[in-house]
Formats: sequence, structure tokens, C-alpha cells
Amino acid sequence: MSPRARATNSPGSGNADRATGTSLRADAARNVAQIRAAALSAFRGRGLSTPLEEIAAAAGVSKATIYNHFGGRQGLIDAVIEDLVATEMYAAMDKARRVEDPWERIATYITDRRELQYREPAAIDVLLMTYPDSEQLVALAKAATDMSNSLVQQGHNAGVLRQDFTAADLYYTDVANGLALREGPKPSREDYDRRTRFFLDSLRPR
Amino acid sequence: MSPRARATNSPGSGNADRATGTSLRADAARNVAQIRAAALSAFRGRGLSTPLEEIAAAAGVSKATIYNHFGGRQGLIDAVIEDLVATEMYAAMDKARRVEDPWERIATYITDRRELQYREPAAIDVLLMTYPDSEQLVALAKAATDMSNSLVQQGHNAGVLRQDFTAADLYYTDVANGLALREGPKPSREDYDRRTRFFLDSLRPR
DNA sequence: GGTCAGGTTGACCCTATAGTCAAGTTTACC
DNA sequence: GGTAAACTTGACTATAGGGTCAACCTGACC
Repeated sequence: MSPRARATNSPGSGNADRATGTSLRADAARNVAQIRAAALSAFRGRGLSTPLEEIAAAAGVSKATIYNHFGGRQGLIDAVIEDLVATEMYAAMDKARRVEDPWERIATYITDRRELQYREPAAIDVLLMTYPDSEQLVALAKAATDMSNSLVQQGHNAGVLRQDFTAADLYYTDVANGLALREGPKPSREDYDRRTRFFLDSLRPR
Repeated sequence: MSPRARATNSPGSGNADRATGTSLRADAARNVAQIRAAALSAFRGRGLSTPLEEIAAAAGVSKATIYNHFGGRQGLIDAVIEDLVATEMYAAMDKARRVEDPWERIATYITDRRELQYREPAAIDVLLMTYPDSEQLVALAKAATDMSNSLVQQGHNAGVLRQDFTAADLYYTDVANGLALREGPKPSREDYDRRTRFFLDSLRPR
């Protein structure tokens, strides 16, 4: 029986076959790398539900090889989510946390989040938790939720955010924006940034 | 050969088998009515991409009977879109046109549009023109576009709408909102209405 | 250079959905 | 109540995607 990827990776590893402790044969290691690269590119272009056969073809292997190494879509996602969005999401959170002014902190975080979604349509799958069995996705979603709650709380306390605005409102807007980017025609940078400004403007206290 | 629905209905008829000029046998007329009712209900609940077999089952007929009378999904949509959303969309436009104050006109139209989308998830398919071969959908989408352009123009002229806000911005927001309603968890009335207010607030001149 | 565990894959099966049609059933009308 | 046109349908084909596995390859090591 071939080695199977299980869901026991510690957060941050994200590498196929790692948890087995066994090392891969040269050809297998090459295939894993090619699959990862193909998945990354496919997920970026078409979202996390890209047919695995397409990814396999792009990697020059058969579909079954993906199942061998990653166990299926979930495992593949776990293996590349770090490179796909997690790194940037955590970076956006860290960056925001380093901003002193409460309003600027919120504005920075929201702007960066929207910026990431513009570049990376797959980010919407993180928000929607389309694949709730992926541990890393769940962890990431939780971190993002905590961040939002905390930012909104701070904004209210500092009086820089309208009092009737909630973290749930922010989540809803993010989901809506992500879906619009994925389903509709992609807006120009200029249009997109202007809409970000509209949104930020709407958050100030009345 | 059984009569087939073609795409020659004049706007507003929306009835299967009408354009043939022939009248239906009693059993066929009953089936058409049942299919329409089932489609209406299914489209409301699950959107315009509900499997036809499901609609057929709900109507107590076979899938082939839907093809006989409506020619396929497109024809079915044409046959029920009027009852589904077109009536309300046109009503919202008319209502807005009767409002004197330019800002109130915009606010009324946006509020009603969002209200309709809340009640009717299928409305998003009209905006996105998921089924671009449906004549009535295309006509409806065009009417809505014209309405938006005109409202925004009037708002700018009257100085009640921020100058950098465009009809495309309104369209984008509508699409985003419709998708969020369809894909994500349905927000409470209270939350939804509050978000409508946020959006309207963001449109005022700075 | 032979062996075999590790690795790969073509060829499956399964599900869901769209769409078609020959054969059978039902209605309307004489 | 017979018949022909209208109507219905079960059974079919086709497409797309997930998932599995027996049989076959190949790299690593002696």
C-alpha cells in the first residue's frame, strides 16, 4: 500500500507525506513538487474546487498519484494553503497589530484583506470554509474571526468606528466582495480601490 | 411531434406553448400549470439552476414533459421569470420613478432592490445573467442597467450623490450582496437592513 | 545486474445532471 | 366506441467529476 497523507500535520508544515516519517523516493519527490506547483497555480486561477484531473494533467502525473500523496482535495489544500493565502493572511494581521492608531489599524487590515482577495480569488474559500475538514483552513478562519472581533471592539472603544457596526457586518462584506470577485467580471484596480474607500468611509461614526 | 416552446414569446406573455397558437389538451394544460408552479417554487428555494428532474418530480410528471412544453431550462425560466422577479423589479423601478426627491429616489430604489434580493435569491441570476439566452432576462437586465445609470446621473446633477460613485459601483455592490445572500448564511432582517443603511450612508457626498 | 518495496497508472466504478426518442397512453371528436 | 392526433414516459445516451485498485514500472540497495 502506498503512503497516504493523513490529517496529522502540525500547523505550518503543510507538506505531503511528512507525517509518515518515511522519506520519498526521488521520482516521487519530484512528482510531489510538481503536483504542489500545479495545485498552487490552479487554485489561484480557478479556486479551490479545480478538478483534480486538471491539476494532475498540469503536473504531468495521473489523478491517482495525487490521491497517493495527498489523499484527495482536502490534503492537497492543506499542503498548499500556506503558500496560497495563509502566509499573507497572517502577515496582514501582524501588520495591522503593529499599527498604533485604532482607526488606521482597522483601515489597514480591511484594505490588506481586500487587496489579498483581489489578487487571490481562492481567499474566498477560506472565508466561506468551503472545505471545513481542512484543519489549517479552520485555524485560519478562526484567527481571522478573532482579529475582526478584536479590531471592532477596539474601534468602538476608541470611538473611531460607528457603534452599530459589528464584526459580523465586516464578515458579510468580505464574503460578498470575495464572491463578487470570483463570480462577476473583475473590476479594474481603480474601481476596486474606490469601492474600498467607499466602504471605509461608511464605517466612521455618524 | 409534440409542440415545442420556442423563444418567440412577446415580452410579458411568459407562457408555454402560447406562440404555437394551438390550444392544449386538457391533460397537457394541467401538466403545464403544475410544472410552472413547481418551477416557481423550486427556483425560489434553490435558484435558477435547480435540476429539472426535481422540478418534474414535484410537478408529478417526467422530465421529458418539461422538455416537451418548455424546451428546456431556458424556456422554463422565460415562462416563470415574470412571476419570479420581473414583476417586482419593474414595480421597484416604477415606484422609484414616482419619487420626487433625487436622493429619496435613489434610496428607495436601492432599498427595494435589496429587499427583493433578500426575499428572492433567484434575483441574483438576473443580475449575473446566468442564462443569457433568455430574452426576458436580458430585457430585464437592460432595464435595470438603464435605471441605475439614470438614477446615478440624476443624483450627481442634484448633488445628493457623491461624485465618484458610478452605476458600475452600484451594480458591483448588488452582485456582491446577491451572491452573499445565496452562498453564505442568511442574515437576520435586522442585520440586513442595518447593512443597507451603511451602504446608503456611504453614498452621500463627502 | 537482480530484487523488491515504493511508486504509478489505465481502466475502472459511482454519482449527478442534461438531453433525446421510440413506444405506449390518453383525450377529443366523429 | 373507434380512431387519430396529442401527449407522456421509461429507458436511453452523453458529459463531468470524485474516488479506487490490480497490475505494472522503477529506483535504491545489495
